Amino acid sequence: MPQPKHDLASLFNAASDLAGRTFAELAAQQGLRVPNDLRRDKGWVGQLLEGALGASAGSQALQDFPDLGVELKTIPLDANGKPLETTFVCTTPLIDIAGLNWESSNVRNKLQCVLWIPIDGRREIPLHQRTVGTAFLWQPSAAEEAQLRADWQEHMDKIALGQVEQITAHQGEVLQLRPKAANSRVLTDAIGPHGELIQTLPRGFYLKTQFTGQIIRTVFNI
DNA sequence: TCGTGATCATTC
DNA sequence: GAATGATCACGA
Repeated sequence: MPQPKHDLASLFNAASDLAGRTFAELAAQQGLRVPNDLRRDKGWVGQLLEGALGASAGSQALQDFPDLGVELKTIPLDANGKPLETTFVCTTPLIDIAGLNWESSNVRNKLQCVLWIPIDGRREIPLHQRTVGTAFLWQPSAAEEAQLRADWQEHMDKIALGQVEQITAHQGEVLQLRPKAANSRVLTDAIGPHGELIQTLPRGFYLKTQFTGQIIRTVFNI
């Protein structure tokens, strides 16, 4: 285990030092074995980096480094530096949402300061050979936050109106709503069309790849 | 069961 | 090829 990070600079330095390291190296340091692929270990790389940097929040609904107000996100890139996957932000509240607003939302809290760590997502490269990229800190610009806020508000309005089952991943410019569950049979409470309680699939907020791709391009001057 | 870490795999 | 809806693992 690394030293707990007490300030942003040492966290960022530690993350920067991971650039170029292979997943095999980082796994060995933590006594982990590298799976052959990610089919049954989808979160493995994310947890590998959490371990390497001493993230503490576990599965709580908190930022990864609550003391620093920093969220850690790995983002898999292809050979051209484009994101291969959307980025999960947090689960979506579906009930007791009357008083929620953007300022106090979990989405805003998580995205206020993100330590992005690009990783090699190319499936044709054996997992143990893939490497960590150059970490960077990001805070949404005013324009980016406005986009996030507008999408969040639109989704939450539909949920409040009992229209959660009408929301598809096509909606939202930068922030989409998609299932987030063990499988499609999982159910949770939500508001129905007439204000009653219904059972529906749990949802999560995800950043679209176009949005994260733009962040990557800006940071690396591509 | 929920929230965390996400990617898979089929469809578009 | 990109994107959506489905899925996998684990800890509390």
